[in-house]
Amino acid sequence: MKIVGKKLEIEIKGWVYKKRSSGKIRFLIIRDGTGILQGTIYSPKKDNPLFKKFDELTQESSLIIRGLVREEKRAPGGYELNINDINIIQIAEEYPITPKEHGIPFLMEHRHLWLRSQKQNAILQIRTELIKAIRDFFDGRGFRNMDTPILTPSACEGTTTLFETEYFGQKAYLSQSGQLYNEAAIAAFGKVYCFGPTFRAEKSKTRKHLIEFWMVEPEVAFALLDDIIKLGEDLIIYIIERILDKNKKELDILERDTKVLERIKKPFPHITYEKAIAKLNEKGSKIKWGDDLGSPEETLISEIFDSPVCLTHFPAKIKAFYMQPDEERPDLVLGVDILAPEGYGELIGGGQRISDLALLEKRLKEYNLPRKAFEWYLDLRKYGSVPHSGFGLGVERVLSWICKIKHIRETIPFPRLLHKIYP
RNA sequence: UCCUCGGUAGCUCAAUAGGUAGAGCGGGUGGCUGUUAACCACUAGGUUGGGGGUUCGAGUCCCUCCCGGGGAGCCA
Repeated sequence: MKIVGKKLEIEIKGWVYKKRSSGKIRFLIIRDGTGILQGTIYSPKKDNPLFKKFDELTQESSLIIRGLVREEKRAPGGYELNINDINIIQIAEEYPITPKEHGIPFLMEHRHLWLRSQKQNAILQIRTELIKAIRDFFDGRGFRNMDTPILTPSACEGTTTLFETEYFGQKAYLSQSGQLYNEAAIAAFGKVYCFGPTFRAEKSKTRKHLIEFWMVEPEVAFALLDDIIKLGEDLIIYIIERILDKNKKELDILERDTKVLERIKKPFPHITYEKAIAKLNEKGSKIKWGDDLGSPEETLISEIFDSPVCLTHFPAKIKAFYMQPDEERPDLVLGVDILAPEGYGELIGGGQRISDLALLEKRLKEYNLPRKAFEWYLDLRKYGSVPHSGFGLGVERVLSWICKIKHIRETIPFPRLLHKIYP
């Protein structure tokens, strides 16, 4: 809702957000999908026909109103509409979501209506800007967009649980990553990214996990670990700057302290896995070299800094089969996890990929993966293999952190959660 | 999957020790000086998640199932 000039007659098509009345004056707050505006009807006569229409209106009734806009300090937003005409489209039935407090189970059951509330609207407004920023970032740097398949014949990484489906009598799985396909595409296009939904059938039930989420995955030929870390840092900075610029109003509705975001500068602090383990032990954690960092450990590390942190050089055995080993320390791999501040978890996971055919073949065996399914992937190491790197960034993780939302379920219009697929 | 907490009116919650199920909001009706989660009065609204058990008597105790919140592992 945009208002220009001091006095002008406008028409608003929307829904009743709230209403109040008091003797000779009625207040009607309406929303049109872009914002809210307060309208008033004043009349000394009780039988004013507009009063009658106003009285019929219920919360979320749809309507078209016309009136004169003017500045009004007492109104929310600083502007107010003198209503001249109300055209009722539909009188809404008793609306379940009242202006009072509601519990999470109730709101989740009514997610289709919850989307209309101001806070949810603000989060999803930022989401669309975030997605646009991601595309602009990669498009502006000469990346080609590859739409990798959602139906896949086998596991990309082989470790996590996949959703199984049927594909003309053959088993198929919903994609958990487009990375392997991107690795094929870079030999054709140099720099690519895929951006789409990702499915993980893990039985995870935390504020950081969705069963279905959106991920952007860039992959770059000839890029080494350091190159891809820089790309990740640039991307995160770009996203933050864009949202601070375009979504002031929404961040304000969410009461997000933007100073924390404004302070973030690149390069982010870097810390190796080994140093992280030492730091954690100092802080009293019982984690041992070779253990993967759990959620409490990730939070501890992220709390040391007030910026995202790049964690690098992990033990090979806790990472995926395709990770490139460090030349000097073959027990470590050239991987990177970028952890969000404030305990929001992993924003980015990626690294340098194995480019040597023999080593990749060895790793497939060690990880017990069926060679047949990976023949095409091995081919990439036969015909002009190059060092290359890439990462995946989870849209909802970044959004939860930027908005400082308690739970990731509010960062996607219709979240898919463990055992929950309604609505 | 495991640990933990919970399920009472449309919603958010209360109900001493096992003893007649209640409030606020929302709905309806009426009132009201420009209200900001407006306010005031009146009013309707219940198989206390399902099943079983103990008891003279169960929202309350026991068993069991279902559903949900929070956390863990795994990950982005």
